[in-house]
Amino acid sequence: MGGRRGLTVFQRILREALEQVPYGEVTTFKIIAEALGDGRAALAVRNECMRLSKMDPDIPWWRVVSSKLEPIPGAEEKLREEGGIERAKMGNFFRELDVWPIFKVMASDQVKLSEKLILSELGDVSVAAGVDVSYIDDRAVACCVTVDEELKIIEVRFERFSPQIPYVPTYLAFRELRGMLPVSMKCDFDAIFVDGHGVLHPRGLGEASHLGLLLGKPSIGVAKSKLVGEVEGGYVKFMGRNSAALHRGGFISPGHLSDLESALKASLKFWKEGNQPFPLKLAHSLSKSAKFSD
DNA sequence: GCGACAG
DNA sequence: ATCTTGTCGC
Repeated sequence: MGGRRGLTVFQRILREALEQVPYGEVTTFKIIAEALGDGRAALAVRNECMRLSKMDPDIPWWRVVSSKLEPIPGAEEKLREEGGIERAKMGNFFRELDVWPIFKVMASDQVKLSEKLILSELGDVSVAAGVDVSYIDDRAVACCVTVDEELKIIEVRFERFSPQIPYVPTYLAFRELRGMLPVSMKCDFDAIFVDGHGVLHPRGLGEASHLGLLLGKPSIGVAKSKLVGEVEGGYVKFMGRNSAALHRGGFISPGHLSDLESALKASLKFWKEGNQPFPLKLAHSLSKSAKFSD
């Protein structure tokens, strides 16, 4: 079980927005997401509203509906008491909100940080690390594994944490770095593989790039699916240049202190089987099994 | 109903 | 990512 540990940073910001919706009025997940700085976070806003509805009865979560006027399960009666949402069909009904634009802030941080990336050739890697995160309710565990050139495990570290930001495409790092950064700082390695994109990102700073930058170490992103760009002959082109390479279904993009070719070369060196480099497979399975222990 | 934005 | 039994296949 989880959920009685207080509100996350995002939930507190969301609460501020919800408290601005007066009795008898409603707004939409999309409008709240836009007020927070990114309309594409509407789905996450809805998910978080549903979580809040089970956590704190004092937060007016029932005054938010979808663009199709679908309320949150369990909100029907509350809405009826306040006059019903049918009124929404009569013109300018939705409440505009004024809240801390967290997504706008995170996006500008990414743009600023991306200018610091160094995409130079990565030399030979002797020790490679892999880092991944698994979830259990509102808690998470990050795992970092390092291996030598024979793919023998050197060290394994874990870090438990509470994600403060929900999953929203293009902002993944702000959710997971809270655990990934401290756990990878406990390990020694030449380069680290991250379960996500590197520079193949709308603002040029995927999770792998973000982590590499904060660590000041070479990083490589290996994702299972595409976030942006167009696939063309084994590569993914974005903003006029190849930002990632395809290998066995995985999207490999340089994170920091690496270029595309050396990122691919390092990935191949530590690839054993499956759809990602061995250190990442290890971090993935170990972080999942760590959920069941203390 | 279809298309689709990492985990 | 997570919810999840037995089952198909190397």
